[in-house]
Amino acid sequence: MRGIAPPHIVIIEDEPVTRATLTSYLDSNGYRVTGAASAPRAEEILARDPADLLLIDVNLEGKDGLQITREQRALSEIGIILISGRTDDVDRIVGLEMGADDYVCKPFNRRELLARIKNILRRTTALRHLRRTVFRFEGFTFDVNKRQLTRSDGEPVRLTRAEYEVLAQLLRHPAEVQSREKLVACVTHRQDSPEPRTVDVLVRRLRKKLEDDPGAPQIITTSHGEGYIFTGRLQ
Amino acid sequence: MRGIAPPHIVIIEDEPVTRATLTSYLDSNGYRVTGAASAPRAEEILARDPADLLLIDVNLEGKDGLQITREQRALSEIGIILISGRTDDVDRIVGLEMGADDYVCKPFNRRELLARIKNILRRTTALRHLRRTVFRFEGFTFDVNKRQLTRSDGEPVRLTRAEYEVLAQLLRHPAEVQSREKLVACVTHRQDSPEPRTVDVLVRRLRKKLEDDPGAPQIITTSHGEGYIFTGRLQ
DNA sequence: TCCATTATGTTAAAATTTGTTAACAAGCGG
DNA sequence: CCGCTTGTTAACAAATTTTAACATAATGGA
Repeated sequence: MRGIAPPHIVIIEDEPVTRATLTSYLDSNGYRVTGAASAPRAEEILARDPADLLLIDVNLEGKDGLQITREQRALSEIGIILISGRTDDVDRIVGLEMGADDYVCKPFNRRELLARIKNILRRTTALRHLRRTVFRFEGFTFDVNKRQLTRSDGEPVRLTRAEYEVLAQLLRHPAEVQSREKLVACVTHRQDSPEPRTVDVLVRRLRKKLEDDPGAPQIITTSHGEGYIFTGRLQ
Repeated sequence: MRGIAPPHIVIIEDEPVTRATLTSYLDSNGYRVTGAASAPRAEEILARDPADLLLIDVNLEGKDGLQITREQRALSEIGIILISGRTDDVDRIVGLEMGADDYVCKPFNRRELLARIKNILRRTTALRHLRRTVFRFEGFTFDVNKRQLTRSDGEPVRLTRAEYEVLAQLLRHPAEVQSREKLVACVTHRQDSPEPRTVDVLVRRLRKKLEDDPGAPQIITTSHGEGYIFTGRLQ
């Protein structure tokens, strides 16, 4: 178990053997993989459990890979890799122009596919941060759902609810200034929001728990006149 | 019409004909293209004029394409496509694992390359930090995302937010005069922008932290009557 | 319920950052 | 060399953040 939520990959492939092979290979490389035999089945899965990347066979029965690509691309910036049995230039170009991030032809090298997947996921991390529930940074693991912060030596760090909210908001928008107003809004869900200055105190308390030297913070940085920023190394 | 400056693509290819062909093709497709015959030449160009995407021939004399890929990927999330005359699986995998977004083999279809370029640019422009985020100069390393300046001996140099903004703006436009008005605009978060003279003070404070002899500045130079310029040796 | 404990919010003094000013130095054209 | 303009520097004022101390609210157990 890795402690952080692995990216979710959905494979849309009607050929059972290829699907199973790919699934187990990617699974053994630490991804969470879901197989789908058809477009409708994939749509069900995506509705319940959004994916970070789609691996789509071009030649599917019914709604084909290109159509899925066009539809999904219209919906989101999800990563898409098309897989095809044909090596025709025109097919490839059409797929890429449809918005697929990549197009690989069978037979393909699994390690190459893995490298391509990694590169695309690196590009889509900004999107993933919003949905992410587990963050690893600077010797800590933060689980948003469990509301738990753990040091890498396994020692749990107790955070109050308000501290959790602030840290979660900062982590979901790394290297981006979060204003006090935005952060208070996260902390309180009440009508009468507290003084924005309250955030200063919460940040101070967080720094005491996170930073080596709270006087010279590295992880939560102040942007004078603007707010606070997460500047730790994420993941 | 897009109304924004076209993406900048730098081609690193020592074969003049290929370079010229690619340059004119991409140019005619609306990109701003700069050709470089070697890695050192490319680095000069990138220092003056940051690119959105690199097209790199793998088999260059001197520093080869893989090395350039590794170095550039350490500096930024710039898009990188490798071009190779060989179709060897292992070469391709190594390139992709080095962080190249794509790897195309000659002879390639120009329209396919164009589609791939478009897809990568879509990804990189979606990311905020599409451009360079780490600058090395004159014994310092400046990480824009972490908002940290470090001396080469590892000693951190504390910058205030305003100093950080000024340095970032100067570094993003090296060897180019930045007017006080432009620099104030970077610094201020208020409605009423401060006196342009404020920049002088900020520059002075930066020089104190950066220059060997702040009285005879080498890194941030004054352009009399115009503004300030970054004149340090980048990277 | 009441009490003890913890969490949240407020405030004010101290410290830091930012902005202004003015005296002085340096650059530039005649 | 003079006089004007522009840049440098230091000192200071204003704004903002940090820090600590404390008040109030919420929570959980007896």
